[in-house]
Amino acid sequence: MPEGPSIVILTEKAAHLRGMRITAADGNARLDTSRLVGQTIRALRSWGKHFLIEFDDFTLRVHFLLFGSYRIDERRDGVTPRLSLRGRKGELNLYACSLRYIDEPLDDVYDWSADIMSAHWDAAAARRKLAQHPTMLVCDALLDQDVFSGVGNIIKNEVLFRVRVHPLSTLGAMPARKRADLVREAQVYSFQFLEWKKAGTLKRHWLAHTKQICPRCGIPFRLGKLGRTKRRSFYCEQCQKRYVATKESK
DNA sequence: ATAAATGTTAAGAA
DNA sequence: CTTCTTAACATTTA
Repeated sequence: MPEGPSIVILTEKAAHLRGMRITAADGNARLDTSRLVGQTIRALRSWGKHFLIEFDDFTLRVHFLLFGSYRIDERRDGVTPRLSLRGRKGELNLYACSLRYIDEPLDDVYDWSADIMSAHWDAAAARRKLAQHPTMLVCDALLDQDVFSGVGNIIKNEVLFRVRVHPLSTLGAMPARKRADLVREAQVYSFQFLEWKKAGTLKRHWLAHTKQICPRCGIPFRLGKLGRTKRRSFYCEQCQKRYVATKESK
Protein backbone atom coordinates (compact mmCIF):
# COMPACT_ATOMS: atom_id res chain seq x y z
CA MET A 1 0.00 0.00 0.00
CA PRO A 2 2.85 2.44 0.59
CA GLU A 3 3.95 4.35 -2.52
CA GLY A 4 2.90 7.97 -3.05
CA PRO A 5 0.02 7.36 -5.49
CA SER A 6 -1.63 4.96 -3.03
CA ILE A 7 -1.58 7.64 -0.37
CA VAL A 8 -3.20 10.08 -2.81
CA ILE A 9 -6.01 7.54 -3.28
CA LEU A 10 -6.48 7.31 0.49
CA THR A 11 -6.60 11.09 0.79
CA GLU A 12 -9.32 11.23 -1.87
CA LYS A 13 -11.35 8.40 -0.35
CA ALA A 14 -11.25 9.96 3.10
CA ALA A 15 -12.14 13.47 1.90
CA HIS A 16 -15.67 13.33 3.30
CA LEU A 17 -14.24 13.15 6.83
CA ARG A 18 -12.93 16.69 6.59
CA GLY A 19 -14.73 18.91 9.07
CA MET A 20 -15.63 15.97 11.30
CA ARG A 21 -15.30 16.32 15.03
CA ILE A 22 -13.77 13.19 16.48
CA THR A 23 -15.94 11.63 19.16
CA ALA A 24 -13.93 8.47 19.72
CA ALA A 25 -10.27 7.58 19.17
CA ASP A 26 -8.82 4.25 20.24
CA GLY A 27 -6.61 1.40 19.15
CA ASN A 28 -3.33 -0.22 20.10
CA ALA A 29 -1.22 2.79 19.18
CA ARG A 30 1.54 3.77 21.56
CA LEU A 31 0.33 7.30 21.37
CA ASP A 32 -1.85 9.54 23.47
CA THR A 33 -5.11 8.96 21.59
CA SER A 34 -7.13 11.04 24.06
CA ARG A 35 -5.56 14.10 22.50
CA LEU A 36 -7.62 13.43 19.36
CA VAL A 37 -11.05 13.31 20.97
CA GLY A 38 -12.93 16.55 20.46
CA GLN A 39 -10.61 17.66 17.66
CA THR A 40 -12.00 18.62 14.27
CA ILE A 41 -10.33 17.33 11.12
CA ARG A 42 -9.35 20.47 9.24
CA ALA A 43 -7.60 18.88 6.27
CA LEU A 44 -6.43 15.56 4.86
CA ARG A 45 -3.23 15.78 2.88
CA SER A 46 -0.30 13.73 1.77
CA TRP A 47 3.40 14.30 1.34
CA GLY A 48 4.93 11.39 -0.52
CA LYS A 49 4.19 8.31 1.56
CA HIS A 50 3.01 10.35 4.55
CA PHE A 51 -0.73 10.66 5.18
CA LEU A 52 -1.47 13.80 7.18
CA ILE A 53 -4.55 14.49 9.28
CA GLU A 54 -4.55 18.15 10.23
CA PHE A 55 -6.23 19.59 13.29
CA ASP A 56 -6.25 23.17 14.60
CA ASP A 57 -3.00 23.02 16.55
CA PHE A 58 -1.27 19.84 15.42
CA THR A 59 -1.18 17.13 12.79
CA LEU A 60 -1.25 13.35 12.97
CA ARG A 61 1.30 11.80 10.62
CA VAL A 62 0.52 8.29 9.38
CA HIS A 63 3.10 6.13 7.63
CA PHE A 64 2.08 2.68 6.42
CA LEU A 65 5.59 1.30 6.05
CA LEU A 66 5.53 -2.08 4.32
CA PHE A 67 2.43 -3.73 5.77
CA GLY A 68 0.03 -0.98 6.72
CA SER A 69 -3.59 -0.89 5.62
CA TYR A 70 -6.77 1.09 6.23
CA ARG A 71 -10.55 0.91 6.02
CA ILE A 72 -12.88 3.85 5.64
CA ASP A 73 -16.37 3.55 7.13
CA GLU A 74 -15.81 -0.14 7.70
CA ARG A 75 -13.56 -2.42 9.74
CA ARG A 76 -11.41 -5.43 9.13
CA ASP A 77 -12.63 -8.38 11.12
CA GLY A 78 -10.39 -9.97 13.67
CA VAL A 79 -7.77 -7.25 13.50
CA THR A 80 -7.35 -4.55 16.13
CA PRO A 81 -6.75 -1.21 14.49
CA ARG A 82 -3.63 0.68 15.41
CA LEU A 83 -5.95 3.66 15.53
CA SER A 84 -9.66 4.09 14.95
CA LEU A 85 -11.08 7.59 14.55
CA ARG A 86 -14.84 7.94 14.65
CA GLY A 87 -17.38 10.73 14.39
CA ARG A 88 -20.71 11.65 12.82
CA LYS A 89 -19.52 11.56 9.23
CA GLY A 90 -17.93 8.16 9.43
CA GLU A 91 -14.79 6.45 10.60
CA LEU A 92 -11.20 5.90 9.65
CA ASN A 93 -9.45 2.71 10.74
CA LEU A 94 -5.70 2.46 10.41
CA TYR A 95 -3.78 -0.81 10.76
CA ALA A 96 -0.11 -1.66 11.25
CA CYS A 97 1.12 1.83 10.64
CA SER A 98 3.51 4.24 12.28
CA LEU A 99 1.89 7.24 13.94
CA ARG A 100 3.40 10.49 15.10
CA TYR A 101 2.20 13.91 16.14
CA ILE A 102 3.61 16.94 14.38
CA ASP A 103 3.32 20.11 16.44
CA GLU A 104 5.08 22.46 14.05
CA PRO A 105 3.33 24.10 11.08
CA LEU A 106 3.46 21.65 8.16
CA ASP A 107 5.09 24.19 5.89
CA ASP A 108 8.05 24.23 8.28
CA VAL A 109 8.35 20.44 8.21
CA TYR A 110 7.66 19.51 4.60
CA ASP A 111 9.17 20.58 1.31
CA TRP A 112 6.07 20.26 -0.86
CA SER A 113 8.08 20.75 -4.04
CA ALA A 114 9.78 17.39 -3.41
CA ASP A 115 6.48 15.47 -3.49
CA ILE A 116 6.21 13.70 -6.82
CA MET A 117 2.38 13.72 -6.59
CA SER A 118 2.04 17.35 -5.52
CA ALA A 119 0.89 20.28 -7.62
CA HIS A 120 3.97 21.97 -6.18
CA TRP A 121 6.34 19.31 -7.53
CA ASP A 122 9.40 21.11 -8.88
CA ALA A 123 11.30 19.17 -11.51
CA ALA A 124 14.05 21.75 -11.79
CA ALA A 125 14.67 21.53 -8.05
CA ALA A 126 14.91 17.75 -8.36
CA ARG A 127 17.44 18.08 -11.18
CA ARG A 128 19.50 20.44 -9.06
CA LYS A 129 19.47 17.99 -6.16
CA LEU A 130 20.61 15.18 -8.43
CA ALA A 131 23.48 17.27 -9.76
CA GLN A 132 24.65 17.81 -6.19
CA HIS A 133 25.27 14.09 -5.62
CA PRO A 134 27.55 12.90 -8.42
CA THR A 135 28.66 9.70 -6.68
CA MET A 136 25.18 8.58 -5.69
CA LEU A 137 23.76 5.52 -7.43
CA VAL A 138 20.66 6.23 -9.48
CA CYS A 139 18.78 3.39 -7.75
CA ASP A 140 19.37 5.14 -4.41
CA ALA A 141 18.51 8.57 -5.80
CA LEU A 142 15.02 7.47 -6.88
CA LEU A 143 14.30 6.16 -3.39
CA ASP A 144 15.61 9.32 -1.74
CA GLN A 145 12.51 10.89 -0.19
CA ASP A 146 14.13 14.32 -0.09
CA VAL A 147 14.41 14.26 -3.88
CA PHE A 148 11.51 12.04 -5.00
CA SER A 149 9.10 11.97 -2.08
CA GLY A 150 6.57 9.24 -2.75
CA VAL A 151 8.68 7.10 -5.07
CA GLY A 152 9.04 3.52 -3.86
CA ASN A 153 10.66 0.38 -5.13
CA ILE A 154 8.07 -0.43 -7.80
CA ILE A 155 8.21 3.05 -9.30
CA LYS A 156 12.01 2.91 -9.11
CA ASN A 157 12.20 -0.26 -11.19
CA GLU A 158 9.65 0.87 -13.75
CA VAL A 159 11.20 4.30 -14.22
CA LEU A 160 14.74 2.95 -14.67
CA PHE A 161 13.49 0.49 -17.27
CA ARG A 162 11.54 3.15 -19.14
CA VAL A 163 14.44 5.59 -19.33
CA ARG A 164 16.83 2.69 -20.07
CA VAL A 165 19.21 3.42 -17.24
CA HIS A 166 21.05 0.72 -15.32
CA PRO A 167 20.36 0.90 -11.55
CA LEU A 168 24.08 0.98 -10.71
CA SER A 169 24.75 4.10 -12.77
CA THR A 170 26.12 7.05 -10.84
CA LEU A 171 24.35 10.39 -11.16
CA GLY A 172 27.53 12.25 -12.06
CA ALA A 173 28.26 9.91 -14.95
CA MET A 174 24.84 10.38 -16.50
CA PRO A 175 24.43 13.19 -19.03
CA ALA A 176 22.29 16.04 -17.67
CA ARG A 177 19.75 15.22 -20.37
CA LYS A 178 19.42 11.72 -19.04
CA ARG A 179 18.95 12.94 -15.49
CA ALA A 180 16.21 15.23 -16.79
CA ASP A 181 14.53 12.22 -18.45
CA LEU A 182 14.67 10.41 -15.14
CA VAL A 183 13.02 13.28 -13.27
CA ARG A 184 10.31 13.65 -15.90
CA GLU A 185 9.55 9.95 -16.09
CA ALA A 186 9.40 9.61 -12.31
CA GLN A 187 6.45 11.99 -12.28
CA VAL A 188 4.82 10.68 -15.46
CA TYR A 189 4.95 7.08 -14.27
CA SER A 190 3.75 7.96 -10.77
CA PHE A 191 0.56 9.43 -12.23
CA GLN A 192 0.13 6.41 -14.48
CA PHE A 193 0.58 4.27 -11.38
CA LEU A 194 -2.24 6.30 -9.79
CA GLU A 195 -4.64 5.68 -12.67
CA TRP A 196 -3.79 1.98 -12.97
CA LYS A 197 -4.04 1.51 -9.23
CA LYS A 198 -7.49 3.10 -9.21
CA ALA A 199 -8.55 0.87 -12.09
CA GLY A 200 -7.15 -2.20 -10.33
CA THR A 201 -4.84 -2.93 -13.25
CA LEU A 202 -1.49 -1.84 -11.85
CA LYS A 203 0.30 -5.18 -11.86
CA ARG A 204 -0.60 -6.04 -15.43
CA HIS A 205 1.15 -2.87 -16.55
CA TRP A 206 4.46 -3.69 -14.91
CA LEU A 207 7.21 -3.96 -17.49
CA ALA A 208 10.11 -4.71 -15.14
CA HIS A 209 9.08 -5.09 -11.50
CA THR A 210 8.92 -8.81 -10.58
CA LYS A 211 9.45 -9.73 -14.24
CA GLN A 212 11.74 -12.49 -15.49
CA ILE A 213 12.15 -11.55 -19.15
CA CYS A 214 12.87 -8.18 -20.71
CA PRO A 215 9.81 -7.23 -22.78
CA ARG A 216 12.00 -5.14 -25.10
CA CYS A 217 14.72 -7.59 -26.11
CA GLY A 218 13.61 -10.90 -24.66
CA ILE A 219 16.69 -11.78 -22.62
CA PRO A 220 16.31 -12.67 -18.93
CA PHE A 221 16.13 -9.79 -16.47
CA ARG A 222 18.73 -9.52 -13.76
CA LEU A 223 17.56 -9.45 -10.17
CA GLY A 224 19.89 -7.83 -7.66
CA LYS A 225 19.58 -6.41 -4.16
CA LEU A 226 21.20 -3.13 -5.00
CA GLY A 227 22.04 0.19 -3.46
CA ARG A 228 22.33 1.56 0.02
CA THR A 229 19.20 -0.19 1.23
CA LYS A 230 19.66 -3.38 -0.83
CA ARG A 231 16.25 -3.31 -2.45
CA ARG A 232 15.19 -5.52 -5.32
CA SER A 233 16.20 -4.25 -8.72
CA PHE A 234 14.84 -5.90 -11.87
CA TYR A 235 16.79 -4.77 -14.88
CA CYS A 236 18.03 -5.65 -18.35
CA GLU A 237 21.79 -5.64 -18.89
CA GLN A 238 21.26 -5.10 -22.60
CA CYS A 239 18.58 -2.41 -22.70
CA GLN A 240 19.57 -0.36 -19.65
CA LYS A 241 22.80 1.55 -20.07
CA ARG A 242 25.21 1.68 -17.18
CA TYR A 243 26.77 5.11 -16.77
CA VAL A 244 29.97 4.81 -14.78
CA ALA A 245 32.38 7.55 -13.80
CA THR A 246 35.60 7.53 -15.79
CA LYS A 247 38.91 8.28 -14.09
CA GLU A 248 39.10 11.76 -15.64
CA SER A 249 35.57 12.79 -14.69
CA LYS A 250 36.10 11.12 -11.30
C1' DA B 1 4.61 -23.35 5.02
C1' DT B 2 8.47 -20.62 4.80
C1' DA B 3 10.23 -16.57 2.94
C1' DA B 4 10.18 -12.34 1.15
C1' DA B 5 8.22 -7.95 0.32
C1' DT B 6 5.28 -1.48 -2.18
C1' DG B 7 9.51 0.98 4.10
C1' DT B 8 11.61 3.48 7.84
C1' DT B 9 13.93 4.15 12.13
C1' DA B 10 16.95 3.33 15.91
C1' DA B 11 20.70 1.25 17.96
C1' DG B 12 25.13 -0.55 17.72
C1' DA B 13 29.44 -1.42 15.14
C1' DA B 14 33.22 -0.06 12.40
C1' DC C 1 31.97 12.14 13.98
C1' DT C 2 30.35 9.73 10.28
C1' DT C 3 28.93 5.82 7.82
C1' DC C 4 27.47 1.21 7.62
C1' DT C 5 24.85 -2.95 9.28
C1' DT C 6 21.26 -5.12 11.65
C1' DA C 7 17.07 -5.64 13.84
C1' DA C 8 12.57 -4.43 14.71
C1' DC C 9 8.02 -3.59 13.29
C1' DA C 10 3.72 -6.91 11.57
C1' DT C 11 0.89 -8.66 7.32
C1' DT C 12 0.03 -10.51 2.90
C1' DT C 13 1.32 -13.17 -0.97
C1' DA C 14 3.92 -16.54 -3.60
